[in-house]
Amino acid sequence: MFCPLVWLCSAGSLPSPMPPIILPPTPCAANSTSLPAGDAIPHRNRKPTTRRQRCRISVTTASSSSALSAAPALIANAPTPRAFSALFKAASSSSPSHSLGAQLHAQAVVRGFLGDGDNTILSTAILNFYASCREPDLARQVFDRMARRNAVTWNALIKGYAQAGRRDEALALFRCMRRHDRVAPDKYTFPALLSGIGRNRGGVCVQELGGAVHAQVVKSGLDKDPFVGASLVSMYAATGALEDVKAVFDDVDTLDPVVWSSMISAYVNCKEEEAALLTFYKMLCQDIKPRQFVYSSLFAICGSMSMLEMGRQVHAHSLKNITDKDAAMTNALLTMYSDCGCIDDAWRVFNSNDVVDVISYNSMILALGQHARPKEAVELFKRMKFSGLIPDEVTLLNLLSAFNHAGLIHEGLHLFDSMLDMEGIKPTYQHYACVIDMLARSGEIEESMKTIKEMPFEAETSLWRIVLGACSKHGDIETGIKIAEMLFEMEPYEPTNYILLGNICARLGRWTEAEKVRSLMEKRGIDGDDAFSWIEMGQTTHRFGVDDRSHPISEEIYRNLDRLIGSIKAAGYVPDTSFATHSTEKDRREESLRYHCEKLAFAFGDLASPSGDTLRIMKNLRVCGDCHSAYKYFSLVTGRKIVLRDNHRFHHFYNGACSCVDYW
DNA sequence: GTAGGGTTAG
Repeated sequence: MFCPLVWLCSAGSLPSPMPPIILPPTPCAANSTSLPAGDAIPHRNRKPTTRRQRCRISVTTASSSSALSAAPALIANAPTPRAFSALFKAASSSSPSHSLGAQLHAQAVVRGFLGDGDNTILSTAILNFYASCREPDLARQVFDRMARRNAVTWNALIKGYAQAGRRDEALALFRCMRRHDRVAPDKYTFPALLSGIGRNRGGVCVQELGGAVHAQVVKSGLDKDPFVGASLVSMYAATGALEDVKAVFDDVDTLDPVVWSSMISAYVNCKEEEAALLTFYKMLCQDIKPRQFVYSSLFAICGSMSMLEMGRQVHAHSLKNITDKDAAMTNALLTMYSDCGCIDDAWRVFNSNDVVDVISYNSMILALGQHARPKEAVELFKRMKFSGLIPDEVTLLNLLSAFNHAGLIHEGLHLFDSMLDMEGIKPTYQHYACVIDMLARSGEIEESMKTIKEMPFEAETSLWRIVLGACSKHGDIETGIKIAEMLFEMEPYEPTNYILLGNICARLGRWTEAEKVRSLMEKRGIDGDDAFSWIEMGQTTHRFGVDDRSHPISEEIYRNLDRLIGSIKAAGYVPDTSFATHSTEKDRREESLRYHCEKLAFAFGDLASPSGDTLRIMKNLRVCGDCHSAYKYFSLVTGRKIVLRDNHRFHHFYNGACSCVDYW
């Protein structure tokens, strides 16, 4: 039987070393700061950067850190191993640039700082730099060349592998450190190791492994340490073991803010938003000052639940308590405003942010795409490159998605076709999925099917479902049936597949087939997801279902909705009964559309807020086509702006039109 | 100016 405890304690052999790297003498002048010629320094399998690009990287990265901006002068005037160690530390801290580190590494080699003698501290700093760049194999090359290693060295390498998702190598190193170098695990080792265990959810025995590491923590007498506790909390949260999370939290020194911050994130990960907010209040009651991480988690909650008022309060609270800027917190704040429908506030956060990194740009480009502002997304992408930051695969995915939301097929396909040559980034599965979505959504169903067949990845069911949705939109019943049959085989209990096929039939007026799909669903005991819409009024969020009469002022809401429907009909609105899903007579179909949840939420918001106020409404599913049309007229007859967030994107309605230009 | 803990975009 598998015994993780024995396995962890057993003395394995050190994983086989990489071939040693050759660090040749270079012709570089001693006081120069440019990169020496040749591949002396570990490099990734990436398109080599040009000399011009290398210069640009070092200048811009240096500007983000005062320590780094002083690098050239420091190297020229006081080139000591200590100075280099400090520079590597600075280079590892935020958005580490591989090429900058390689230049520094080259300089250290040129000056003979990595030759004979005691260079453990400098080598560890270099190793840690490569680990921070998510390049554990390069860190390993440095490790293998070191004459002496201590706990800091081992911990840095373990963390490098763990955070790159290479759990088994991190564990192998953990098992070896004591035997190989007589280095015992310390309070830094466990957070390093644990950071990679929960992350790797696909692996076997994650729970047992986590438990085994936890047992080692107890054995080492480190179970009261707040950082070890915080990493245990995160690990258990990543595996969904909320009871274990609580047990660890109760056990550690809870006066330390680190543990509280981890606990709040844990609740967020486990979708226990209310518990997370409650933990925040408890933390404040105990006079523990929140740090940036806590605010990041709280912003994520407010954003995901579209709680704008709460989000504003948390923002104000953070302004009072946090003086030093933090990129992650600011990015979370930006995303919170965007998720609450306030794209202009997101812009303000972005523009006032003086710690902008790649994630800031990625977040803002994503937000602009979701809010149907592709021109601004493109401008921002250009600004990002001009500033010297290198776009990554997420940047291009977000830009592609912005084109997709706006129906800019030509631009999207051009970006997709040129991304490898222009940006040096190979399309991943997600890029393909986005392009296939784009093709299918625009009616190019055949082309999207062809791309699925040709792409170097296996299509997941969610991608087939996207194409099925497009078949529904464009009335391609033959292809729709083929895909649906395949999906019924692959995941017979997924309600969306049945609903999408039923919708295709219903939209084409093929009611008998639509009923067949519905009865098949019933026969198999499958319930579809109920549709809900939410609207926030002051401190309260009001939720509406379809035909929902549970609200305390339900009668008034229905009266207001009937009045509004009368007004919009007079203005030209015609109910689109093709969105009705039952084969009843025309009047009944019209009736079934009238009290959709998003219409009820608007009718309530219109009653409960001063005229002219913007209404922000959230729906858990895709907005219905008839409601989309009704919302355009609502904005016309009431003069209100309406921001509707569905499960896919944002719609901004104003003066009878929607920002999505009816393409969604 | 000598190296190492928890989290955040998609």
